[in-house]
Amino acid sequence: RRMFPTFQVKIFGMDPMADYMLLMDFVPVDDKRYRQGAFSSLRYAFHSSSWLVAGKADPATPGRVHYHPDSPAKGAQWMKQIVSFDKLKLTNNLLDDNGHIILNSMHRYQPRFHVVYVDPRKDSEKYAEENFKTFVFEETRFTAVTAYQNHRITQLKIASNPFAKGFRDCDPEDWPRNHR
Amino acid sequence: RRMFPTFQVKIFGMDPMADYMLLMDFVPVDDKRYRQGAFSSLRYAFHSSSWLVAGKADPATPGRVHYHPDSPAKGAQWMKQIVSFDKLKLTNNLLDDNGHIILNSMHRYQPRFHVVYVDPRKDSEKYAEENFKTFVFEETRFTAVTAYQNHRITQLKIASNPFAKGFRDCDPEDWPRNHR
DNA sequence: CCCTTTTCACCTAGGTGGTAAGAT
DNA sequence: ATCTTACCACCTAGGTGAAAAGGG
Repeated sequence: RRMFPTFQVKIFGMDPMADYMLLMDFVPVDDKRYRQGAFSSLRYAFHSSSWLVAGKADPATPGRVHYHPDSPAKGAQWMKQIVSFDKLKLTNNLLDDNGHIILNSMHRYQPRFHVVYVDPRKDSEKYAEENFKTFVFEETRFTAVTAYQNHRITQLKIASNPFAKGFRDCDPEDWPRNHR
Repeated sequence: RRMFPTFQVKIFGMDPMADYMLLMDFVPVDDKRYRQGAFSSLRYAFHSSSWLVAGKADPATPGRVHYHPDSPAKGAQWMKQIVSFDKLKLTNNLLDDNGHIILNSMHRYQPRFHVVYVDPRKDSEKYAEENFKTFVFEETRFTAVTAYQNHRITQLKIASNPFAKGFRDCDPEDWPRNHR
């Protein structure tokens, strides 16, 4: 499924006329597996709000990479507006053949954002190192899950994602009629 | 609405590593406006199968151009498979601001297919003439309409376009059960 | 007990011809 | 009479969380 929230980035400083590839990957934050906190609430799902270490991480496959589907494009195009990776999909299926990013559930990950300058020179392979730049935003770290662990995240997404409109118990449009 | 049938083309002879833009436009075939043949059938719509000249053409706006949305792309990419212009949309609205191709209804048009080589040289404007090639297939000429004039075209499209499945009176999948 | 998988109703987004009403 | 417009039910295609079922 698609990652939520979507990774979005505003880009400055590119050469407007040059071509760039934009891509993302995910690296493990640590070598641990996590589980829910110990105090179950009365409700099914949504237990205590803490993560506990549950042991050593599962073995990881060599990480896949997600190219932004607009790649390659000119610097001017990338800088024109916020770049959104909303087509990026995550899966826990190690045998996935849809090219989705494979993650281990209940493990912590750090998204990484990479910019590749498309070097027009014939021997561009030689310059691969200098044509490549990686950006890491530590505030985007997360724990991968197969189901929401926090009711407020569920509600946030129901409120903000148009595809989940069916689960809103109060349509913003209906406020005058529908308030309680 | 989208053009039907879709203009599709198989490309050979490009430089696999070079960038190309693919585009289409439409030029009037003649300076005439047409109307339906004189013998009406019993059915509403679908009159005689001939086109009659109804007078001089309406004035035409400067023709718009439709870039294939994959442009620009490498020659290798374009030659890999049939290129389909299925996103191309036609309208008779002279004030259209969706970038659709504007045509006069009941007028005859010749689709044209253009290939533009993206010249990497700094003074590429100088070579615009030689980096540009136009292909015309006369068998693709057509009369623009606001409604189908021929029942067999309607049926052909209902049979071949997945979005019109609701109008099929016989689903191909149901043949063994559904035959008459 | 905790987590994962599958299925489903319910959305968004957009491409169909039919139909009735409008325009000339 | 002929052509155009606006709207509609009915599709395709795909993104949601809920809920039930499955697994260790």
